[in-house]
Amino acid sequence: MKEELLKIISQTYAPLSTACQQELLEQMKVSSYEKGTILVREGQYSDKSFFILQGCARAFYLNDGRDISDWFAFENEFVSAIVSFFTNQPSPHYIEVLEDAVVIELTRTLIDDLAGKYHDFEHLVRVVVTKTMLAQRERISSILFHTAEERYQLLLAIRPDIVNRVPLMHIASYLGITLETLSRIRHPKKRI
Amino acid sequence: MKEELLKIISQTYAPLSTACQQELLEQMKVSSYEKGTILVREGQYSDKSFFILQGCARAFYLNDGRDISDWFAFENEFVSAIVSFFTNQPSPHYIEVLEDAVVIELTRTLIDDLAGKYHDFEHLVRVVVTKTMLAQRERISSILFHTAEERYQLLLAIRPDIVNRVPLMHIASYLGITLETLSRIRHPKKRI
DNA sequence: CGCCGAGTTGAACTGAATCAAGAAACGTGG
DNA sequence: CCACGTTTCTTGATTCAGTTCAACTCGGCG
Repeated sequence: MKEELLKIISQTYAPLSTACQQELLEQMKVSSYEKGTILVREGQYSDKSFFILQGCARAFYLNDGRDISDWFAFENEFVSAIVSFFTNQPSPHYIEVLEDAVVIELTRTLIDDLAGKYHDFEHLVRVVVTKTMLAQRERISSILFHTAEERYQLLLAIRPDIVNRVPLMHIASYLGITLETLSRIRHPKKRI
Repeated sequence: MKEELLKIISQTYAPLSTACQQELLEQMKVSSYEKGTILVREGQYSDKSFFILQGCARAFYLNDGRDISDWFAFENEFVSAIVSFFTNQPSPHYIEVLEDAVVIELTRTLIDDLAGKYHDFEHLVRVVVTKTMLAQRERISSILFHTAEERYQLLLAIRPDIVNRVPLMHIASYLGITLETLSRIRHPKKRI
């Protein structure tokens, strides 16, 4: 299982030296959470990054009562209260477990320690952040250039299983549309 | 001038060791470009990142004839054909010089070399990418949560001088609105 | 069962886009 | 330094994609 994990990290992101792998395995903490668990609440300082081994989770805003999803993480992906984690401010995000999950919890202290100690871990962090940055950019151009329907189809192309794992209301808010609009997209009226 | 530059990089992003500074200064190339110069065109492979010493530039899309700005860079900021630079694909972006500019050009090869050789340069890259990632995230929530007018006011709060340095049409497309809408925001009608 | 959250459907509304026509500002050459 | 063409910006009328509000359906589960 630990070998499996290191293999995935190495393949998906970047390889680590043996010494670094060793220390990572020693220091990291694996936790299990039930569906519905709130890992981070708005206003909290969160210095943790979660790597999903099983299950899925989302980051979302509560913007005057509106629940708006900002990020989904499935197996072998990261999720964190990104603002709080990187800028050490109170989190605007909540993080919620959407399916019973097994996760690795990495604190910022651990990440910074390992990144300071091991050049290849610093590189790994760079790669993870770069991927996240490119995903955000993709989302921006998706919102600016595509209609609600096109965005839904693009999401389906990338993540066909999302509709079976995540309630439609979360998908809608992630796409920047209302649940009603998503419902209409999924059940188009016959043309006149 | 070179000392000045290293001081800015160190203060704005992350400090570099003397050896690394040395090699960076030796390897980097400084260029000047006139207003209107296109540094990168859509479809090109661009492996350069530009650090603006003087002037400003923008990255933009030509999406079926529509010119849509995606990123502005002013003094002491980076701009690159982000997709091509990071994923080695043909660039969807153009890059245009908006004011006569002096820039440092860093190739991906140089950056990867320095990052592989110097742990602190790898860290610097991580910091730059992290800042970019957070800026993208901010832009997403700006688009999702705020009206056209609020987005314009937010941009003004961050970059008051942008209206004097960049044509309104570029600002409008960056905000995800049309030039006409921006004009109306700037010249509100008296209420009835 | 009966309730409750999730999703669907309909009708009216709205912020911003689009289309169209000018006005201002800009710069370039005579 | 002015005339003329080009680019940038403003203003108005109309349209539209998506929201809002509201009522209803479905499916699971205590």
